[in-house]
Amino acid sequence: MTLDTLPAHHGGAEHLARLLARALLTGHWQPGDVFPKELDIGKHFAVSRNQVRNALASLTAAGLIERTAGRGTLVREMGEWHLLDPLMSEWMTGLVNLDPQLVRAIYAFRFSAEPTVARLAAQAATGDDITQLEAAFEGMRCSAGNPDARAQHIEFDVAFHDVIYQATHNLVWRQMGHLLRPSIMALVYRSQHDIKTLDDSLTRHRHVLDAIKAGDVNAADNAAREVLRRTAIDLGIV
Amino acid sequence: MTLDTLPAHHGGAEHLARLLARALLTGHWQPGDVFPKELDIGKHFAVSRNQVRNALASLTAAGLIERTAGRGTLVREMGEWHLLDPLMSEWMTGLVNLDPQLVRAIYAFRFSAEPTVARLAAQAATGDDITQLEAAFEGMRCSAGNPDARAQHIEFDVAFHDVIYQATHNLVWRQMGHLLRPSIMALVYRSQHDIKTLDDSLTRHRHVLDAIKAGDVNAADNAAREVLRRTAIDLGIV
DNA sequence: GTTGTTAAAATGTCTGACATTTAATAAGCT
DNA sequence: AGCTTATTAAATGTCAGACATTTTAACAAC
Repeated sequence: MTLDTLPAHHGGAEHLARLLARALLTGHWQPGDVFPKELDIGKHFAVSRNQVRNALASLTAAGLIERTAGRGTLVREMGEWHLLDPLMSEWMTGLVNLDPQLVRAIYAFRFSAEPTVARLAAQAATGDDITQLEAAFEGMRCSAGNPDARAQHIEFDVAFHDVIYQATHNLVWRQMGHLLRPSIMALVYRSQHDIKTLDDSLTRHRHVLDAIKAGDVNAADNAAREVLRRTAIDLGIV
Repeated sequence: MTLDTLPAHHGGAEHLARLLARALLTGHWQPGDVFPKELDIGKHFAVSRNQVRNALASLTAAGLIERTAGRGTLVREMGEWHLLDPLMSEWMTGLVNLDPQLVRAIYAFRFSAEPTVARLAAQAATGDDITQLEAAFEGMRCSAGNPDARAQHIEFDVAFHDVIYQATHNLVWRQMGHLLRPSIMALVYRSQHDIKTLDDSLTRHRHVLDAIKAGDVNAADNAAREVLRRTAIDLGIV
């Protein structure tokens, strides 16, 4: 694959990294392929070699590519990607063409992990956590069904789940909240939104909120499962 | 804190990054402190500014520091660290002075997550996974109690748990196997190893192996809990 | 045909100069 | 005095060019 199909580029090395990363994430290159060389990239986007090297350094850190002196740059396979790197989440957000295998993997992870996360949150949530959770829920409720507020609704949805991860007050679990945004956006892009399913989804979210508020770990576990079951239906993963 | 207390440095930017990272991980600087400036670091370790910048770029990517033009380099707090970055795991392995709060956080994560991981492994493990798991267990058994084979024993222990993460065949869970090495090494350094506890630990590991082999998800869940309970005792977290 | 040498091509490194951003300082006005 | 505005200093960011190193491939010699 060549560079010609990629969109134009205005701005620094970060922007270039994002551009190239998103191309990799959507499968513009196959694992094992040789990636374009520094000078070609620099020529194509009219940027200095420095910028290219900085961008490629980010991609390397994220496990997307592998560089060796003399040989060149190779594209790594999906299993090597550092999915939990915050940069990856940033690059993935808003990608409609995200590999379905990846979307399913992230969902499978959430499905297995979030009941436990909800349990921990029910044990450890502070008053402040509850307040944030309620605010996020209220935001979801108000923006539900309004086509003009879809972006807002997504953000409140992400915030709701992220607060739960944060409420575990565990340094490791907290890192994983990053996966939520790309995952939830992928969901929204792939599912239809009639009033009935939205209302059902809201109800299930409220059950999670109530359980965490009550400190009922078993109820939180179950309620989180119900939310994800709803999600699975919407995604067509059954 | 100054650079003077740090060990000497031979080799490339990666080595320098590791050196500085380990200093940060063991609390040589407090969050919010200003980190030494590029030129000072370069002068102190007799390396080019390039090497310093590359090293600091790694630390930035890992969330350990934060750099802004004009202001300088600031040390970030533990909550901002990217604990799931593979580089972090590499930097943490073998650190005896690792912050106890961090060790406890990682352990608490494992305690909440690994039963679920074991469940998934019991569902998804292939014949090859089982073979690897048995090999790791056999390695643990043979090297148990032999003071000359302590390093080996650690590696087999890490491998045992890592295989379980791998056996979930989930791209996200697989990433988290990286946390095991630093976590297990921290455990070994902090606990005493009489024959009795070692034997008990081995037995509990075998129960996990058997449950996964049998595809019994509930047994795997319980057995994983038992292994971690043993670990908790050894760590003094009760 | 195998082996050793050479040449090309890619990434990695060094250096010095310059740009940009930020914070502190000093000047100048009301 | 107090506030605003230039100036300066110091740090990181960027650039350009030369050079080093590593790998692959071509080619020659035996």
